[in-house]
Amino acid sequence: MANDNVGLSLKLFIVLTRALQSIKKRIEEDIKKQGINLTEFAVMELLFHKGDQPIQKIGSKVLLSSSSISYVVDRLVQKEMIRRRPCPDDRRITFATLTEKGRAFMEDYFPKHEQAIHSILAGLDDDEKAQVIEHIKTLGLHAEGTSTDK
Amino acid sequence: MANDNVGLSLKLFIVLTRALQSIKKRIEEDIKKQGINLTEFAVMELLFHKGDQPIQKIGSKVLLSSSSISYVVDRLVQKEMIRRRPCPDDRRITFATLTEKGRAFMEDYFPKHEQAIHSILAGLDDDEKAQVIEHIKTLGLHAEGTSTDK
DNA sequence: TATAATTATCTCGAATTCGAGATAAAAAAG
DNA sequence: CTTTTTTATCTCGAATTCGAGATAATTATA
Repeated sequence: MANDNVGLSLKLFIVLTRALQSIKKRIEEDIKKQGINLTEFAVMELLFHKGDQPIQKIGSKVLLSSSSISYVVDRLVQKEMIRRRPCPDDRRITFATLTEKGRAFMEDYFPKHEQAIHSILAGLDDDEKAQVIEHIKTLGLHAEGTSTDK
Repeated sequence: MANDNVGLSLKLFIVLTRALQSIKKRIEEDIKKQGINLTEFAVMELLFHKGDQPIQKIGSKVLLSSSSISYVVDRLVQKEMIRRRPCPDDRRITFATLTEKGRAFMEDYFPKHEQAIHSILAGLDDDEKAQVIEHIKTLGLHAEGTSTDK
């Protein structure tokens, strides 16, 4: 269980970066045909599966800064996919809510999206995917834990 | 060797996206202290290890569009890390070349960079990394091959 | 050789994201 | 009940990347 091959780590980083770039590109191609991008889709998916969310909570879920979410929400509102709904109890909070159009879109498109990802990731079988998921999770958690303060 | 778990594919995509985001963030933190970013570093590393390169070739190696490389090269020239050198044989071509400052920087910093990545990726041992590399390569290649034209 | 096609680089404007700071509201502290 | 702190959202400007198209040089074709 050696762990001293520095070059191997570099290679892993490069391979991950390139593969994910390819994967993302394919997935985004698919979504862009619908007139939205990956970030916008992620926000809509969150609302679709978890119900209305405070804007701030969306940011932490889809890993965007507060300024970026404002922008994404604006775009989705322009596209009439979601709307802002003020929270009656706490006037600091604004909920994002799918419109009818947004819900209809997700009901139609989400399964297709999932299927597209499945095709794009078909290079591995289920067992291999499960294995990679575990390993990558480990990597991610360790990286999270690694601060600059070594 | 089943391969029909659509949800598993979606999960793999999400796990990959998040882990790589964490990893990149850590690595970039480290490099930014040096006053350059990951893209700029990638360009300098290419020149450092492969020698002078036509600007267009840099783009294909570090996966940037031609317009983006022009911009990155500009920044590195401003920082006096590289310079543009016209090709005498083919006047369409401009080489990017490390300056003395750029070379000195890489000689000092590259080993530290490699070591930093190694620390950040220390969540897995060498065998596991090798395994992940193989799997991710497979994924990437398949994704590359997957066009929209199914 | 003139013409067309290709190649390398750059310019410009748009898209996306971020960080810093503003604003407003709610909660905590005194 | 006033003051301070925290929380949620937004505005603004900067950074980074892209695509489309411009320019210029080279190569291939007629």
